[in-house]
Amino acid sequence: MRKKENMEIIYEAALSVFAKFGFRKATLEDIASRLQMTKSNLYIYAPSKKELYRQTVAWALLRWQLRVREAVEQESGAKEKFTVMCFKAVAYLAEDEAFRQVLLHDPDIFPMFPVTDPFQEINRNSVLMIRNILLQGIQERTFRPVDPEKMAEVIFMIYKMFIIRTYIKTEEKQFQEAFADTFELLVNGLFVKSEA
Amino acid sequence: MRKKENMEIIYEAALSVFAKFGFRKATLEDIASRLQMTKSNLYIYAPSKKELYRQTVAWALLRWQLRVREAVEQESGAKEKFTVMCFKAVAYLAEDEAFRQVLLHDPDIFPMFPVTDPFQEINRNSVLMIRNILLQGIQERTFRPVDPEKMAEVIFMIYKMFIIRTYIKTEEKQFQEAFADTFELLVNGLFVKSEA
DNA sequence: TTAATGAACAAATTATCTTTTTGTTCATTA
DNA sequence: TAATGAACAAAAAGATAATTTGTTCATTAA
Repeated sequence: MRKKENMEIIYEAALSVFAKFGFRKATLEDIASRLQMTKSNLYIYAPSKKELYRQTVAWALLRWQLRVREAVEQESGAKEKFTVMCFKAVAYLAEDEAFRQVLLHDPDIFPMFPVTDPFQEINRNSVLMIRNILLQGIQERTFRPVDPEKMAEVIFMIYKMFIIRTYIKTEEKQFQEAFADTFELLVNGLFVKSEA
Repeated sequence: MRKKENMEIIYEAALSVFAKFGFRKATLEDIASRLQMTKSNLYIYAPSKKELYRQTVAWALLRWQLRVREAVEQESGAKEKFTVMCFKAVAYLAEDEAFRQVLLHDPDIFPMFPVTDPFQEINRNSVLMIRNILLQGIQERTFRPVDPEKMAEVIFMIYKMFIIRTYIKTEEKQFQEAFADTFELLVNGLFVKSEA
């Protein structure tokens, strides 16, 4: 097996094992046997169990981010981009069951209140994507002239709140409603617009 | 010491001990000695350590809720009530350091995503207060005609998000800014108002 | 009659040690 | 270069004893 070419296969196997047992209970034996190799051979692909975990999670996070980005880039207007981003990000997790389980086992991966975010670099890119959509919307005059940096942070926080609720709550339906309602509140605001 | 009259003194002492050590490390001995009594005498006031904890926390939660309610009732307009509610609730915790520490030790008291909320009854009243303000605002036509029940839940969730951030984040200043910005976003929305 | 105490007991926590499992290294092989 | 199995170190799980702490209760003080 060529190393670089087949990292995907390794990550896929690792992800399902970590999904099933969580980091602590998952063993290198579990992962190796699923790949029909010995655990010592896993050290060709990662220097330690912890690193294998970190790399696997980073790989899954990036895949998620990519899917959202692809969906956003198919839209042209800022309003549409913002809407697609919000709904696609949430909808994706319903399709990636293994990753959802991993997030459930380890809430520190995508923390509501990051003290030290282990995937800071990846999440920073998500904030940047939001910021760019805000900038476009402000330029288009379809968004109010908010502070793009600050508001990107705040929106990312609210967005995370819903993501986390998605995979903690079991009742999907009730959540879907709440999400649509919150989206509506966020874009239209609570107060009636003062006629200018 | 008369029982009913002096529950406050018991709760105050219990709160500071639980604040210092958390439920697990706090002992009845710690609490009793602070009150200059023996631990066995604490059983006059509460049937178990767990119950004493529960009652103490409920007492502190209600005190917090009361302060916010009092501040809100001094306003007459829905906009003002909503604003005061949001800022008072957050500002209060800066004054109740002991309770803040207890919340820090035990995030389940005021959970971001309650599976089974141990203080459901108390929190339901907070949601009701928000709902009533929404109803008033909609009637006054200063708020858009949102669904009061659903939106009260959503706003309570966002509000909790900030409360939790208040006592987890150490940097107060950075938080204050984010809170004001989020409040602004929430009431005015992201999108420009379509001229009707 | 209510609040408080200290002694006695039960339950939970901590500490210590042993056993087992699992992560990591390395010399060797395909 | 990728893979293996044997060897070793580190961590986890189990078992047991020692200690602390929660709870009960008969008795005393206000």
